Amino acid sequence: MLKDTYCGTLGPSDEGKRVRLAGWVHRRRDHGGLIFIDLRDSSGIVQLVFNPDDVETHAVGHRVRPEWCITVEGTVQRRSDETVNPNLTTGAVEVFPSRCEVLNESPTPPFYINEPVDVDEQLRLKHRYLDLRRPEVAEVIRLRHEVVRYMRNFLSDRGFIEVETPTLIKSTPEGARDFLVPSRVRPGQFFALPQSPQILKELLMVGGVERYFQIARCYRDEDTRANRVAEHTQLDMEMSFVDTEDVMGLVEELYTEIAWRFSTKKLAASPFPRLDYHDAMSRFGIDRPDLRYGLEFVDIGGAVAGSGFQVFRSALDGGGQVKAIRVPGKADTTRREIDELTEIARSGGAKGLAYIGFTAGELRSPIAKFLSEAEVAAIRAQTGAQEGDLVVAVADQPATVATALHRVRDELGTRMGLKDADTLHFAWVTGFPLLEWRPEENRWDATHNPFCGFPESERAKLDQDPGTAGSYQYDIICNGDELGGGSVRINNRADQEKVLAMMGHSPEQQQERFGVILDALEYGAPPMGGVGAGIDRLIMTLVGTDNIRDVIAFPKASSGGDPLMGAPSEVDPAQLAELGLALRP
RNA sequence: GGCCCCGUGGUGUAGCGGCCUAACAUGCCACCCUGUCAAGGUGGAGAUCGUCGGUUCGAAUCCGAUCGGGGUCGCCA
Repeated sequence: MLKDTYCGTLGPSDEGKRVRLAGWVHRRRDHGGLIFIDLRDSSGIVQLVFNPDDVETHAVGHRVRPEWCITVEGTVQRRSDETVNPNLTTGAVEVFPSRCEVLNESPTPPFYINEPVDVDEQLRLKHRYLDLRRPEVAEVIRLRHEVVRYMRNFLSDRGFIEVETPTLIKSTPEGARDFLVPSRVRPGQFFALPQSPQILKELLMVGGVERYFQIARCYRDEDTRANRVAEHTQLDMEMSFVDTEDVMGLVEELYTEIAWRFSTKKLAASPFPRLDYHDAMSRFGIDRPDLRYGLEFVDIGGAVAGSGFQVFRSALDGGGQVKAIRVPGKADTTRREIDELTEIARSGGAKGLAYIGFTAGELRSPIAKFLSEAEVAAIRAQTGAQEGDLVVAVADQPATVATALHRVRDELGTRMGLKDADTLHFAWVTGFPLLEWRPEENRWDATHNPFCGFPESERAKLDQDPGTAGSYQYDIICNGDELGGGSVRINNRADQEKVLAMMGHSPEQQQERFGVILDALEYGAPPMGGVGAGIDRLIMTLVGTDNIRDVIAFPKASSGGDPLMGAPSEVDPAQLAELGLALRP
């Protein structure tokens, strides 16, 4: 080893020690006589002091520049009281080199490594190997490792074994678009990259593994978002002989431990609150509400049922609803802000946003003139609005009300500063419907995945009114994000076929597409359940970033490509020929 | 695929029709400087304003196209 000590580990107890360090020049302060160099390695930073008395070593200290890779040998000394730097973990000591060797020079880097300045993301990604040197980036990557290591140990200690599953698998038409990999051996045929190891882990359960987990890469060929990329990593796990409570309890324990150990944020509640899906939709308009703040929906349909206000009346008459949010202390919201909120409501499909400001003695509202005093009083009573409060409302079909009012609530949460960055509000959402109707395709589809099981109590509903049948699905959410989900699975062929059939798969298609799992379920498949939990999202939540690229060492850009490696790229015609592929002109 | 935003020295920004032969900060280079830690001081180099085309007497500045990037809707079982 060219080094025997890591910079960041040095402290007063090392006083007098002779150490060999190696790392990168973080910053250099040349006083002509004394030269100070902050030396950085993977562990942190320590200050080197070059004294002019040692002419040869001092000359090297004079020559080096930021990001040069150097090694030094020197003595650790305690700093005098006035020169201690409390901002540095090693700030109580410094190293006086008696030897300094340049291992490799560096040009001026294309962006600051020694200052946390916002730089064009593409530039960072193109030089990710330099970006990773930035302490704030490196810290996240190390945290990610620590969290994953904890997951591995936690599960291993509880009898889980990590099993790898293939990444070249069979394409199935369900779900997201598959990434395809052409087969050379069988021209014209393709592998797909897994969207998740769902079927494979069930096969492991049939295979008697009983407790499986994997840090699994998952691929979806869909457009990206700030919190969504083409390849992501999930903690995939599955257990045999469990019910939903067993799985949720275990994940809850794991996530609580992780939150305590790896985040300074406070945990709003553990055990995590349970939220029924329909309840969540009714109160928040979304199945992954941000529970850090209230602003819940109130159904004011009853208060305005006989209203002369045509917008409310026609919505109610048409089977719709009128829902409101009471916004405390916001009666003085400016016209401009109301307009912006209205625009957000419209983006969610609403035709507009009704509002009433309860100011001293009078109502601030363009719709007040359409409402009777009794109706206004009823709205006020139902929403609990006090003097100084604002009430906003959307009237439409339930789905539209949910979407539009959710967006308004989300925006209000941001504007009012209610999204406490130092709180983690985990929760479980349960009670999802098993199936949802796809009008455009005229068929039922799985709400989550086609393997999700259901309680016996729901069986009759599947035949009579499939949309009302509940499931064994559970999602874990935090601060408005879905972090993962799972279920207790269907473990017999008959039920699996029934669900697939309802989704419109003919018996032949079922066998073609899902034959493996259907066959496997015949052979004494155990009751089983598990989760797929997004690791990228979890790390994002822990560090408080909304950019998924911040938590991935070598991420794809928002545009889907890899700016570092230059992928995707064209390939040699000979490679295409071998695969039996031709590009359409 | 639709919509919105961005593209000026190495980096981050300003300039938004003639005052721009492009400004500021930082970085870079040289010199001075023995206790700094975003060190300080003096001096210097460095961009024709993503690309192409148009409008105009005149464009970084207006218009169109295009490329690249970011966000979002669709999409994401």
